[in-house]
Amino acid sequence: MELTTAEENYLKAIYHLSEEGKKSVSTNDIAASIQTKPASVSDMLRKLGEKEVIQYRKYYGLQITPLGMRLALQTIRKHRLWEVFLVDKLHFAWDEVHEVAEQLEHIQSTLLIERLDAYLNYPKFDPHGDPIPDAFGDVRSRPRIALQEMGIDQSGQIVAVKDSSPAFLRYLDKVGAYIGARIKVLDKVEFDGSVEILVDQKKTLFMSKDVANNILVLTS
Amino acid sequence: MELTTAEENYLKAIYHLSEEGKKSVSTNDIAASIQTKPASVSDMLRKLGEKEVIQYRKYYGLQITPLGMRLALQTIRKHRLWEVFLVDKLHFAWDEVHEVAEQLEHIQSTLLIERLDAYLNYPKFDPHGDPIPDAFGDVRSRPRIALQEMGIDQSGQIVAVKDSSPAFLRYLDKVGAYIGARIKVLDKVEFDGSVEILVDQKKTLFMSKDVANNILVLTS
DNA sequence: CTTATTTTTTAGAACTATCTAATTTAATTT
DNA sequence: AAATTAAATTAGATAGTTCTAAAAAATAAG
Ligand SMILES: [Mn+2]
Ligand SMILES: [Mn+2]
Ligand SMILES: [Mn+2]
Ligand SMILES: [Mn+2]
Repeated sequence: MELTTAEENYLKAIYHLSEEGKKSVSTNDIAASIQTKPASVSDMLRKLGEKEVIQYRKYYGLQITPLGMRLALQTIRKHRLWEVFLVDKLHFAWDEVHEVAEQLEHIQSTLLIERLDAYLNYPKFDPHGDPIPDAFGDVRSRPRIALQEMGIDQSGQIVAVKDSSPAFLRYLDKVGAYIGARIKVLDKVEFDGSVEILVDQKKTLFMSKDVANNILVLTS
Repeated sequence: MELTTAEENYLKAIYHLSEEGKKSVSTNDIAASIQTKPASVSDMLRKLGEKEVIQYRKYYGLQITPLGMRLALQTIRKHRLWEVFLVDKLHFAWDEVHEVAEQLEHIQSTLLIERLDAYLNYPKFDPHGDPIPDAFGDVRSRPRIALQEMGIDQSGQIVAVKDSSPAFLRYLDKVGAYIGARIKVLDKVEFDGSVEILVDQKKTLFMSKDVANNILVLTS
């Protein structure tokens, strides 16, 4: 059973929204996340239901099936492997890869993706710190929390970003926050939720609640 | 002005047929070369005419415009660079690349193709010996003739293949004919056009007219 | 427990790409 | 030059994706 490019994009969006812990994924959420209209989503949900990658009862909601999960993870695997390729081999900046990977993820060739994986030395994480599912769709995810949720004096390591938009990533580049950086929370401002951190025991950094919410940390 | 994937495929086919020296490219030729029906071709020719990548008068024929030429060469450049990537970096066999490159050539990103070119060290030829146009669409093509057209005792070097089908390429692998091989024509059979050649001054090889017609040689 | 609001779905249209069958035009034969 | 054959185009359908506007269903408010 083959999915079209559009179907793969919808399914991926549904998978991501499901993972965000939301009780259920709404038509409007999907529409917002892939910049389309709710009417188009309703139509696609019916189709995805027929293809049995989701279980769908109209007006009631949906749930990904095991098959849908497997297919979504395959697409995510391809997306993230291509991102690694673009950064590691073609020297793209981490804020330049998403749009291209969005296209490359739809190339159909099992051989290609296996060879790419080997060529990149079986990477476990993409340039944004997100885990790369293996060929069977298994993902080993690390326990990670938003920087915003850390307490004063708590230490950890930046392992991923929640937001992969160029604007956010370039901001992080500018202030010197990067994946792998060791950090410690020096202060938190009650009033606006902003945070002051120490990066690599050298540099202090102030960041808004918004920013701190989009940085994921492995605490130590 | 952007072309769709289908439009790029048609334009590429038209370009290739034009290059084959045919006086003019027929609707049926195009249909045959991209496995589609003449009716679909007529429809697409009208659209390509409107987009001014070809000049088209119905029932009379068509001609690629300079714009169409430029766009076709861009797609061909991408196709061939990806083929080099697949063979050189991902260790695909030369008969395994075409189908995947057929997809990859449609990825839209100028940065990607520039970086890929640099990463591959600005290759001049693809795995089948076909020249890779530069970023401006310039192709430097070598004077080459079909092995079938060589005379007895004439020497040369295999530089390309006309047919890139897996069946043909695997046959060449099997008998030990490869791009770069130095050859000399030992005998030609009048009756059926078959040829006997010496490869790398070591090995003699018999091949049918059909095979000899699809091997391109740079004579010395 | 009605009424209002929000969410979701359907109806109808547009655009792309493709096909089969019918028609039109061009090229060949007699 | 008329008749036949071949090539090319048009007509009409189907399938996929997306949109706007309208309708229906579910949820929230009074
Ligand atoms: Mn995509
Ligand atoms: Mn990523
Ligand atoms: Mn193609
Ligand atoms: Mn090639």
